[in-house]
Amino acid sequence: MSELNEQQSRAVLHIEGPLLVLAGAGSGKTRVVIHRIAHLLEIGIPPAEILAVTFTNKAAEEMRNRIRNLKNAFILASTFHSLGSRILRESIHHLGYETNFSIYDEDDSEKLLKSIFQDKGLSAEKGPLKEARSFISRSKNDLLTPEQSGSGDLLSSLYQSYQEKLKECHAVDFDDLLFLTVHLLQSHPSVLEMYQNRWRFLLIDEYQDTNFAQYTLAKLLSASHHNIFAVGDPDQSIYSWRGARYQNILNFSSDFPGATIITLDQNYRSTTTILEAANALIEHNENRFKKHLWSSLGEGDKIGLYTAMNEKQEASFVAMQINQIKRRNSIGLNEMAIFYRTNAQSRPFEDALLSQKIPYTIIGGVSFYQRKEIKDLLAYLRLIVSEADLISFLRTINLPKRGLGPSTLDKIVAAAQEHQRPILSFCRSLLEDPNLAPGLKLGPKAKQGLSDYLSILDTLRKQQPYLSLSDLLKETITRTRYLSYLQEDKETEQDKKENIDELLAKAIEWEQEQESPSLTQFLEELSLKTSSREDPEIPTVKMMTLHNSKGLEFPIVFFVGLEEDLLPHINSKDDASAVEEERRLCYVGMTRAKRKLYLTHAVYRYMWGTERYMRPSRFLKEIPAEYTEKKEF
DNA sequence: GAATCGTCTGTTTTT
DNA sequence: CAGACGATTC
Repeated sequence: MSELNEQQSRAVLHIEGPLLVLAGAGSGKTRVVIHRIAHLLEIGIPPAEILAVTFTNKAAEEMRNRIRNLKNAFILASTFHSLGSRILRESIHHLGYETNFSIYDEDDSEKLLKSIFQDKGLSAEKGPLKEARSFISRSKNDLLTPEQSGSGDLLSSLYQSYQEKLKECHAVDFDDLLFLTVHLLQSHPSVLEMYQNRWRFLLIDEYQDTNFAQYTLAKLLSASHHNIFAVGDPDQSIYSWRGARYQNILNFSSDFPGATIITLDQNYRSTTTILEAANALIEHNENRFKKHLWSSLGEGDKIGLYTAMNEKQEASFVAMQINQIKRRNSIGLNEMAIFYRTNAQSRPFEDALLSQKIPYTIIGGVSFYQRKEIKDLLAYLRLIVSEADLISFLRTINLPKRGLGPSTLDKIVAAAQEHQRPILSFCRSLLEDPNLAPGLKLGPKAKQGLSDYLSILDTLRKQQPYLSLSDLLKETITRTRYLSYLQEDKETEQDKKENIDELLAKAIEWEQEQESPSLTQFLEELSLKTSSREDPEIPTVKMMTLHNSKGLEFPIVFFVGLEEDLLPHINSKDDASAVEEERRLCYVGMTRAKRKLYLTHAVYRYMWGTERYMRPSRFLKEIPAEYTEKKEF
């Protein structure tokens, strides 16, 4: 306790009733949260009654570990989405869904939506498809059912069909993990009561980034006991595009009557220079609650500004600086990070670091689990669990080629739909009774292919109870002849094989960690997990998007690509509030730095295959010159 | 039904 | 530039 300042101690000692901690960047928020949980445990609250909701899986994992190390106790720490899936796995039958539902990612749900467009005879162009996707997503995040989302117009009827089809597939999408959970709890008071009794102390991190569904979920779960402990910072709200409403944090005291509000405004992370520069920047936001963070860590170095000719030079500059800092100041690579606005910007940095032999790790990025070979295999695994998972069926049925092309599949799917049967069991019946669907005749090749396919799945399903997860995966790879399928493309074969090995390693590692590993649980975890694994043995420079940097800190930060149209991003240009969000994003990036911050931009940059002239970001001009110094190569 | 070639088209950010 | 998609041919 002696390490805490007065406001921090007040927050830590808070026990019952609603509390909001307005925690500025670097104000010791994590420390408060951990100590507060520890305190609850000390006064005898059972760990099982504590639920901590964080924004990322990584943060959840960290919180679990710290509590375990500190108090040897296991609390439930998860993201809103994992929490939703946990609740649904247990209670979704109240809504008439199967318990073994699949979780569809963006890719899967887009495919499903596309098939709906085709069913309805609409042209499935990207534009309209995307529009419908985001309409549906937005509606769910705002807790609107298809009926509520619009009166019989096209979009809401697409939403309606989409939702029906998901259910037919025994699947839910990401947004459903929140939407259906809230729906379930609202429509079944006894279920709600069960969870309210289970988790009597609720902690919500990054409260400024909750959307309406998440906010409602938090409210529901705490409605009986009001023990909600929310932490957030409106200046770091950067997810409005996902439906987040930072107003939630401003409305906290009216939402939760009798709420205590504690402000943490002393920064323990950054030098005064970095902090004042960030303060100056964020003060350009009109729509903002005034606050001023201060630091007692001393002035420190000036912020390094570097103007590169192009993105290649920008990357070499950073690589060179990294080597120099490492040599001269003996600072490890783990202490350094590169932040950018878009994932595509990582490319030149990868090249530069590679050529300078600097090991790096990309946090986030194109997820391992989104790679085709991984998704293919996971789709097979899903089908072992689910009879109805249409998207996984379509993904795997002709892979390797089994003589079932688009037109045959269209017919099969339509017939299954007509008969209202899960896709796999329909196919099985179809083979037994060729007259099942008149007008659907399978050629000998297709028939053989389908029968091969089904018997692979049947065998795997029969073996499942006797095999460990990793052996089941191995068996899947063998039986489906997946590796020989990969040989068709010699270019990518090696990479993909390595990825598959990694998946196997992951499965082995996972089943060793779990007490009772189940396939369903494994699949669930993988579909919710985005971050790829890193080797803790080797120190590496971390590269990530600004969004991914939230909640982290590094002694040395290279914040790159500060150019108009990139930051603020071109899509935010005509919208004042969107520009303010970009500014908050910039603020988040800057305030991650503890000792030294570099801001770089390039004059020319290759985009869409052509060289573009880039103007320095307006945000650079908003940082007073007294805090910065120009750097040369 | 499968393979190949060309055309288009697009890029935020993520659970 | 790269990946996705469609048209064309076998």
